[in-house]
Amino acid sequence: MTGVPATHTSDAERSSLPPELRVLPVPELPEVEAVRRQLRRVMEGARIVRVETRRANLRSPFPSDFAARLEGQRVSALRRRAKYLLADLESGDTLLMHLGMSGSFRVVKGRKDAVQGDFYFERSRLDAHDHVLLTMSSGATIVFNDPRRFGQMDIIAAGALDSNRALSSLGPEPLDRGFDAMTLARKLKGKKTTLKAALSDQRVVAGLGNIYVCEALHRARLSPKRRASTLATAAGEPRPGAEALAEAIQDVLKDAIANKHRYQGNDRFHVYDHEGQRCQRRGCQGTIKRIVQAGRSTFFCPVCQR
DNA sequence: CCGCGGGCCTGAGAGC
DNA sequence: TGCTCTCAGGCCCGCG
Repeated sequence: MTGVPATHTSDAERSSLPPELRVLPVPELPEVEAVRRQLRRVMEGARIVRVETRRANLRSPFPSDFAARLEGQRVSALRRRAKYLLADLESGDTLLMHLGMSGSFRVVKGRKDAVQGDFYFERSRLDAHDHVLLTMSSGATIVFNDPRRFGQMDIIAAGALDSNRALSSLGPEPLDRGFDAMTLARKLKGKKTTLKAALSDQRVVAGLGNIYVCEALHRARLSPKRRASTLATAAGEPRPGAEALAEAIQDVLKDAIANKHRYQGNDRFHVYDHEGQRCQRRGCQGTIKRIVQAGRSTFFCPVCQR
């Protein structure tokens, strides 16, 4: 949440920053979950007192009544679904937020104006990519920064959550109880595409992105080029490999969430961005390869991933 | 319905 | 040094 965009931080500066200020990778489920846990301390139970959008759109335009529907509302809960953050409001509306590729939040503490009694903060601390400001009743201002503007903010009316296009097509949450080999195998049934493409599809499993798909497949020792349906159900049972993959997905995500407070450079990943390096699996002599699938980089070990 | 490829967007890094 | 080009990948849309 306190992530400083890479684009505003030189390597020299970055290495001297405290861990919590270092650059987040592209936000996938673990990063969004980490943001949620931080942000909810400032949002839940607090009222949004003032909203400022500093441009007309991110990936899509803000609703015309964006500020009006947020101001005065108390946030009852901050939830996560896949890579979306959902702030439930007392009005029944839900504020939907997505970090896209380069989005981050930071919290700026306000100071009380002696004369007006209002909270304020130094506007000179804003930069060109600070697009949305949410000032809370505590006096803290939540600043959304997003250089590439692939992020999203929208308001969903009470009762419209289930029919929302983006949300309704999402597949199972991999960290929910009930996500297992059967769940995964059913979703892979009939998929002629590769495991890499299938796992990147938010309708199959929600929340994985390019990095954790690569990591999960490596952990499960499965080739990204393998046909997805080879792990589907047969005779009502998941095929071999589905168990390993379901577990690997959960383990990779849980590890990432648990280690979010630390930054270990490339070592936090075993294959992603490791092209040409030795496979880290114990006893494996393979070398990590990079290939392109569906226009995206895939990293894997051709020796231990089958 | 499915899968693929292109587009959006900016900054980092490569190459000349 | 400074310019131009390519690449990165979230999600969406249109095409076949």
